[in-house]
Amino acid sequence: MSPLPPASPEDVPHIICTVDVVLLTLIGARLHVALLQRAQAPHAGEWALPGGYIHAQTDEDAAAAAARVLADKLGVHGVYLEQLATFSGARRDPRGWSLAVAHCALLPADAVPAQGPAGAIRWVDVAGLAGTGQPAALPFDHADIVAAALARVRSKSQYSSLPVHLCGERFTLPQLQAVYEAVLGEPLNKVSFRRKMDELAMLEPVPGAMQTGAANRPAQLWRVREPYRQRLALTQRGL
Amino acid sequence: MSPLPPASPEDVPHIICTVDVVLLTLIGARLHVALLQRAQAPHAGEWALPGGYIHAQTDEDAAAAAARVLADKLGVHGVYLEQLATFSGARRDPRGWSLAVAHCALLPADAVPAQGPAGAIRWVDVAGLAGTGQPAALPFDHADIVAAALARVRSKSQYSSLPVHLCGERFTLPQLQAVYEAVLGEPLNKVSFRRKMDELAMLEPVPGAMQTGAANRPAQLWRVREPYRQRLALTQRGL
DNA sequence: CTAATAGTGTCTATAAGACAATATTCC
DNA sequence: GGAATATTGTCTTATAGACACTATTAG
Repeated sequence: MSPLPPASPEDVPHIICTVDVVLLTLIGARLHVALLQRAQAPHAGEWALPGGYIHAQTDEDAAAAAARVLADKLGVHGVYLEQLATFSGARRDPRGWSLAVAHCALLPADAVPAQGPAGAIRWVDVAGLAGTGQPAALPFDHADIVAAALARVRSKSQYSSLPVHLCGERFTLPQLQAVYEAVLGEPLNKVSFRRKMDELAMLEPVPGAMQTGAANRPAQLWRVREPYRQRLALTQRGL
Repeated sequence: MSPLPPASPEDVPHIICTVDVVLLTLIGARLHVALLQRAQAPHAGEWALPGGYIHAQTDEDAAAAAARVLADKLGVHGVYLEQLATFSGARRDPRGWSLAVAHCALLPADAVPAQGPAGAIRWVDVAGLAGTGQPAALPFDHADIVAAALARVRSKSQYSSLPVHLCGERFTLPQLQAVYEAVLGEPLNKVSFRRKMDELAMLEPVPGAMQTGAANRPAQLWRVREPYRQRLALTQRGL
């Protein structure tokens, strides 16, 4: 913090403080991001990441502001949410020097809403969205933010339980493996995957609950053990 | 971003936007963090992380503000600098709702200044500083910020070339291994360490340069290859 | 019975660590 | 030569992946 506070509030050029949320889910084994149509300029009418000003009167902190955006604009509650990075500078927003604390959120695939309190939600496949110079490019630096979220999710999925937050409360191990494979973009060895899930000691079988109905052996249903509902389980050496 | 811009600037409670820097270096094989004595309230006279307001007029972005703080308050230029996380909320600073984009910087051990442009620099061993309720506790939430920096550096050191930024331009492999061991807090296997450094392909021997003078076989001096001066080299499986 | 997928056993390949031999220097 | 540390070779152990076998269901 500076040794010299500003002489008066007018001396301090206004910094626009916002949060942006990259809400990701799996649709058809591919990661999709939630976009909302902007109601106001700049970029009115364009599809962009949900976000909003930080409300210093009511928001406990930036994470609470992001949770409020998720609830108020997307109708999404209680999902996994983590801070991603802060994007700032004079040129990213035409309104002036701005700062966005970007967050990343994961939504179970079986709970994807098409309509939120703030209008329709468009779910866009992240493939070809986070690169540069796309046909359907995102406004502001939102493509960079989505790219950072993707990198974070893929990186953390290599050594943690992060992808369980893309599953519902109960899931089979083949389903969970498919989620990991979708996020990582590569097939995984079944035996190694199960060994790792066993080592993580993060899952417990739901007693007596099996997924049946298909023309094959039923699969055991699993759920996340209580200590790992909020925090992640980590492996030492990946996978 | 919100669909409804504020009716007037006065409607927006002021958010104090700052950057804080956790500048780390190795002193006697232990990580130390640079602290400055605060000249102004709050916490005037206490030793705290160097930081300052973001200058929207002149700072390109938050990273530039952090680099400016490093230069102006510590006299440190050109070191490795990365964004850590953003700490925000109403209660972390008595002046009001504040937001600090924390950064982490690494300084070569052979270039530790004791005096900066803003006065003396105190280098404090991070052991017992980042926990809770220390005798020499840091003001604001700076203990949390230091803890986050430590966690980041230790985590990244497990699978990247990050610690080379704690070394000078030239170093021997035994020196580099000692740096890794100091950061990670555990001894490493010499053969494995050298295999990994070889795989990373990030170092090159300085032709003909050996570290001599000791009563033993001279050690080859190495430097970081050009492509890795700014970005990190990453391993797949750690170490 | 057949097809289909779940779950497991086991062998092989690869990576990490232990140990020790050799290489060079200063004294 | 002797002490000290750098560097390298090689064996052992641990981990990851390939492959195939058994289990269980619907039809």
